[in-house]
Amino acid sequence: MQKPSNARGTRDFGPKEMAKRNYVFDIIKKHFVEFGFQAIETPSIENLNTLTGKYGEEGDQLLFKILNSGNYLKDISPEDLVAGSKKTLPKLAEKGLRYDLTVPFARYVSMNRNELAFPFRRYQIQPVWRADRPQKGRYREFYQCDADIIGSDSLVNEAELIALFQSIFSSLRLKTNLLINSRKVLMGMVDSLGLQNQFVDFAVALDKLDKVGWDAVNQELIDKGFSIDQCESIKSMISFSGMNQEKIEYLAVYFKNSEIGQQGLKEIQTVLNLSETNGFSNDNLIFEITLARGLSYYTGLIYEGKAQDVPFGSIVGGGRYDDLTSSFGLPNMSGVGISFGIERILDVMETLGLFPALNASGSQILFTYFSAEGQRQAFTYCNVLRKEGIKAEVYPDVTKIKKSFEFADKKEIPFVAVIGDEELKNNQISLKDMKNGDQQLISISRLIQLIKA
RNA sequence: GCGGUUGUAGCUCAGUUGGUUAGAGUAGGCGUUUGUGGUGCGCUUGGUCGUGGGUUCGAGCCCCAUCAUCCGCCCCA
Repeated sequence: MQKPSNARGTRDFGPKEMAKRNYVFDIIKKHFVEFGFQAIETPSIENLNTLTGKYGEEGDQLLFKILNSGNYLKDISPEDLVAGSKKTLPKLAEKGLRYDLTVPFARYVSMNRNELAFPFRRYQIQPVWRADRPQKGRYREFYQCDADIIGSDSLVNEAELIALFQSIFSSLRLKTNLLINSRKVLMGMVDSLGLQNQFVDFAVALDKLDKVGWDAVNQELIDKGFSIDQCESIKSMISFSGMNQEKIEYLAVYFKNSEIGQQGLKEIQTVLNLSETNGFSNDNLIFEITLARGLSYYTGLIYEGKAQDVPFGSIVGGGRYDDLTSSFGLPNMSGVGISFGIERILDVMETLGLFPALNASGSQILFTYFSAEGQRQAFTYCNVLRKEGIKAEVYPDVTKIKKSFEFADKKEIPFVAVIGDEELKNNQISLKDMKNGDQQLISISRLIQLIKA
């Protein structure tokens, strides 16, 4: 017999974990629907050529590939084997597991462009797979939870996603900060120094700021060819602290000659102004000049949500993209999206103890008995209760009564109904409250009243 | 891809400089007035010591390899 185990980097979710996961999923879903987002699902399996080349070289290596069915070696020649796995792979595997929800969404939009009413709001909550090395909070199978508005470049959409963020976390009672910035502001910064072509180097270095500190970022910029003066200017731009409004005014001075920088500030201003009327306090909405968000496809506003009371990383990310679907033959489709890092949100909520008392037990009441007649009566009563919306189950065997009580205790079923000869005679049951041990002899209609109360 | 940590019962872990038949707690089973759980008491099931080699009269312990695990780095959610 082999020792059972989970495949590397994967987990089972038992009833207790599922209760917590569903609690969070349900709240998020509720607000998605409230904001008019429509659910879609896409297959776990995509054609490999849909996926490859979308995530960079490292991403391609992290794709799970699916071996072709049947004799997958039939088209493989000895020359192929010599040429190595990279050349041979397309002949061995034509399909792969989805790596994120964004690329399948882009495929879906471009395939259904004629049916969809734009701007299209969709949400999608599904697992994705990455052949990454598992670590704390990092798995090979995990859920993503995305909402996007595609086919409109209005800044109202950005403000809508901010309101969505606020309503979800206020429902979850999780205190967060939402940092916003714009790629255009960052471009304005390099623009104002005459370094337009160094934007990527700049963004990559700046993204590490809160992790490694200014000195390390400074060093990285100098290594990339930035001058000491330029670094000083950058430092003075990003080290300004103040209210959102003050930051905008401060940067406006630097961006006098940068059209794109000015545009970025204007967009931030517009979104902040709109958000003032979203019905939330928005004290946690912060224009963060140093927010860069790595090397993704974002072109405009970018977001990052963080939990206030926990030191580690971001739990929400997102932003505006202009060109997500062009690789599927649909150019000029601007959209804005937000992605909730479900697994991390669950971690944070667990750390902070934010879950309410969740009833993971299946049944509210267990029926137990001493004879075949009792069993019959229990079965009947059980089905009566279910019609009343009460979750009920019958203990399956005539055994020592003790066993059924231990069973109820272990499953945290709050009530046990005992049906013996005496109860049968009088059309009653003995109802025991497992919390305090109280027991009373009552009728089935009284029992329904009690449990419903 | 790189560096480190740890693999002993279902779970959490002891196990001395290498020395008889590998232990504990917990969980499970049975019993403790046969119609009553959670706490108690008694008995009890359960392990190729991650896997494969090596050293040795003798290996849970030493050496090599390998797999898994967790923690950093890279990257990401």
